[in-house]
Amino acid sequence: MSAAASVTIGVAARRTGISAKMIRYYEEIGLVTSAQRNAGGYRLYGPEDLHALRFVRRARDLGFSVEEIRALLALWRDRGRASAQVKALALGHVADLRRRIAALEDMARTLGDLARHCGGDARPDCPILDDLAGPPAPDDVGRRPERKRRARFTTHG
Amino acid sequence: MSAAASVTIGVAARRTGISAKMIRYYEEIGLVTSAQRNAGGYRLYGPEDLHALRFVRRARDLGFSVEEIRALLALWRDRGRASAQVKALALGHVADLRRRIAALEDMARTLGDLARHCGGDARPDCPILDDLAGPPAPDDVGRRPERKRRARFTTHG
DNA sequence: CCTTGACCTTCCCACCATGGGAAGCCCCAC
DNA sequence: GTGGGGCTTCCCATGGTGGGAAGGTCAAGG
Repeated sequence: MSAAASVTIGVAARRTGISAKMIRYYEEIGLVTSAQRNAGGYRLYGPEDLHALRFVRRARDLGFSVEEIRALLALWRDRGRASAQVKALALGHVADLRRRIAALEDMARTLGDLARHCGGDARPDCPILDDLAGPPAPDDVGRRPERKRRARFTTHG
Repeated sequence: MSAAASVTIGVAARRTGISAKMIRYYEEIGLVTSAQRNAGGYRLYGPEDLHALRFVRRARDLGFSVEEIRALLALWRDRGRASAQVKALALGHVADLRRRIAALEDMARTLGDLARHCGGDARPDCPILDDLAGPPAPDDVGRRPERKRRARFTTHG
């Protein structure tokens, strides 16, 4: 075995692309196993640890949440897992991504449309603001006649 | 003036679709002007306030950050603004949305591809995990011969 | 008039994932 | 043995949002 070479957290950070801060955080929340320590209290990372950290890094790049990664790591370590479980998790995440994409696209489309109708010149007229402002005051701006409107808590006077 | 009808925060929340919590928060961070108070300390919202809150609500629906909304509100209130300013802000935000969409789509596509190649059955083989794990340990897992590798801070032993 | 119950107030805590920074210790090279 | 870079822990902040406790207010009904 020869207890393969270990590196400190800074080196591990550089090698995995995860900041030292985040490595400590992941340890704290139990996402990765606690690193061994040398006599001086420094964390030491062996190849296996780095491998796991890279796994985490890649999973985060794919947008998985920490909790999802926790599950993925468990499946990874479970040599007997059914690939169906992994696939289900992945597809669930894809569905989530698609939902978020759709939401963002709605926004982008709407806003793009509004912008397209906006002069974008020195004049103040702007359909974007008009849209944000909505219908011209559904309340009683534009003072409707006498219709005594009774609202609770009218102010001083 | 007849000091148009004012409502309490709960009513304002229902009418604008912003929770009372958030209305207080927006006031605290100065996004909206501080509400007036009645003798008992209750916040009171008039039509103008509700209008502004709805504006904020709509802007948030379109994905604008609080800071962007702050700018939009300023432009809204500035009767002499140039629509170009509004348009620039909006287009900047659209660009941001597009960037985020692209990032999410990368993830979704990659993950979808991986999932497509995954059996999704009872067997453990899984390209998804394989991808996450990356190339089989760029370090010395799979023990290369003698190549004495010197790493600082080798562990106890 | 007093109670009841809905509503409001402030204050603190939590989330998620990340970064910043301070105070102090460790390690190695010179 | 000293300097300097790396490490440790601890606290704080971000952005928006929600939860909840402790206590005050308000209107209505008996």
